[in-house]
Amino acid sequence: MAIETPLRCKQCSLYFESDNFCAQLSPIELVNLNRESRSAKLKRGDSFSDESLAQWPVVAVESGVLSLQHIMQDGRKTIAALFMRGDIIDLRSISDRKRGNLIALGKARVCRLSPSIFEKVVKANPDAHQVIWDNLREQTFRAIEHSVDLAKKQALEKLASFIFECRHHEGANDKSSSIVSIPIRRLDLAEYIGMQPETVSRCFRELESKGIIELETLTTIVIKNIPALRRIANGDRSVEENVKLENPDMKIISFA
Amino acid sequence: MAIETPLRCKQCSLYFESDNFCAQLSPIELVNLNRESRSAKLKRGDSFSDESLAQWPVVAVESGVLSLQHIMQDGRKTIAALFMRGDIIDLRSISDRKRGNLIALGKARVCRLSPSIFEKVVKANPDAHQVIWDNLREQTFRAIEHSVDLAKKQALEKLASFIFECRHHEGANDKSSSIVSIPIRRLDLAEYIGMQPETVSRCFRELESKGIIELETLTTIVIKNIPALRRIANGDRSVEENVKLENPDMKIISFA
DNA sequence: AATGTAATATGATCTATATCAATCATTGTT
DNA sequence: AACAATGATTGATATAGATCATATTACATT
Repeated sequence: MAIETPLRCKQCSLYFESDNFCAQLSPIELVNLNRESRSAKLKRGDSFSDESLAQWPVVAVESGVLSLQHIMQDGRKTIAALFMRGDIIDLRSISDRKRGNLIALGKARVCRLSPSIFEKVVKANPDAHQVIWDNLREQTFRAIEHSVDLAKKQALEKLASFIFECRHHEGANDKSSSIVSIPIRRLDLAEYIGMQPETVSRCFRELESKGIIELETLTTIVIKNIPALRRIANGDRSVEENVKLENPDMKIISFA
Repeated sequence: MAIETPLRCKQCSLYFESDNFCAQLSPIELVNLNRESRSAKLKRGDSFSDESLAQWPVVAVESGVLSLQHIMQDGRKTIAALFMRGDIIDLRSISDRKRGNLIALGKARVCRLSPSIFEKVVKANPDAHQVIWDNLREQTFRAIEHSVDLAKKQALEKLASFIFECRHHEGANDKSSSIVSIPIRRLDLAEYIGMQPETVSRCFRELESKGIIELETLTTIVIKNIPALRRIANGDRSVEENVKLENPDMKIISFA
């Protein structure tokens, strides 16, 4: 009798997209992994308890955005990392040093993978190994690049950089795509790029007033001038002046 | 005829410390990897050319400190990550998006590993695989924790946090060790924690004036009050006041 | 040891962004 | 659909840390 791919996996986007982990697995591997795993629907604010993470330290993100949050002793909160579809969060054996709370920033679907079966599959399946390895390195360099944004960039530059990060996450391929959706709330965005929500708001306004972006809705923006936004994100301070000259935001007052 | 561990490896600390990658390898594996690899001595400022990294994208750090630097278009420089002994820097196939320059911050020894042999060994040797996987995850979480420091912490808190990072790197085990060596220059330190060298200097003085640390030399400090430094690093703002009260920095002026 | 150069420290200002205060908009709930 | 409740915006002010200027110290080279 032929081994059937589990129904749950058949319905999961991680199985369909060829560059994801689960798409590399054979039906037998999927059956084994699926049997010992737990999928879950999360809503904003849902967090994984320490006990849950001790038992299920490997989490695959199917959809939505998860975050790793840090709360300082006087209440300041930071979102240290974002995880999106395709990311495999591997929190094994790092519980010793407390590394933060894993919290959903909106509706999300995840699959908590059995660590032992996961490990077995990774060792046996070279393609799966490759995918998981690349994903972890991607996470590393994403974190390092985020550090660059946080270290020396100004508010406007950080926001520009974040917009490209969002753009990269979704369309990924489509070079000319200028519609970007911001998948998280302003407050979370502020906590991620290390500024205050008020400043985030002001920076959105500033980019808009310079004609570089347009705010369609709270979560959807259109980039009107990709090169200019890119230059700001890369920290070319001269641009800001130039753009201002190109688009002087003076209004013609009607005469009596 | 028995296979001899290569001389070069016998003299390398990565081979002696049991938790390092090379210590997991069999003599045969070492011979193969060693034959196709290149070790190098670096001095401060030495950087890996793009061509070098294209051919040798896997670098093992034997001693010293390497950095991943980002230069913005207007000249602002950021040190995005630090790598120290035992770290394996894997820059394979990420040359597409430019990820920064790998530069030594002082005298350092590295071993550039042949990517193909490295890959072969990792797949064949489970112990080596475990070590390299743990190291990569360690790098990821180090970067994420660094983001926490950069995002919301104040100057003094960032410096305190960095001191613990240094302490963790060297002694690692010795809980009570209060002597910490700062392995990089003030300027590099400033670029790593995202502040100006002047501010770094002022913060060292402030910690000293509060009696929390003592500056032995430029590169050696003694922590006089570990819990207080820890609380500052964790962002407990109330501490700063308390310490001030406990150690009023007034000097008794000698009377005539 | 002497000398020149680079790194660090200190003091005086300035500015970007945090903070505070008050509306305005959006979302979820009954 | 109406109502809270939560989130986002806007304006006024305060401040931590950047920047600029200068002095001091450490380090390398002869």
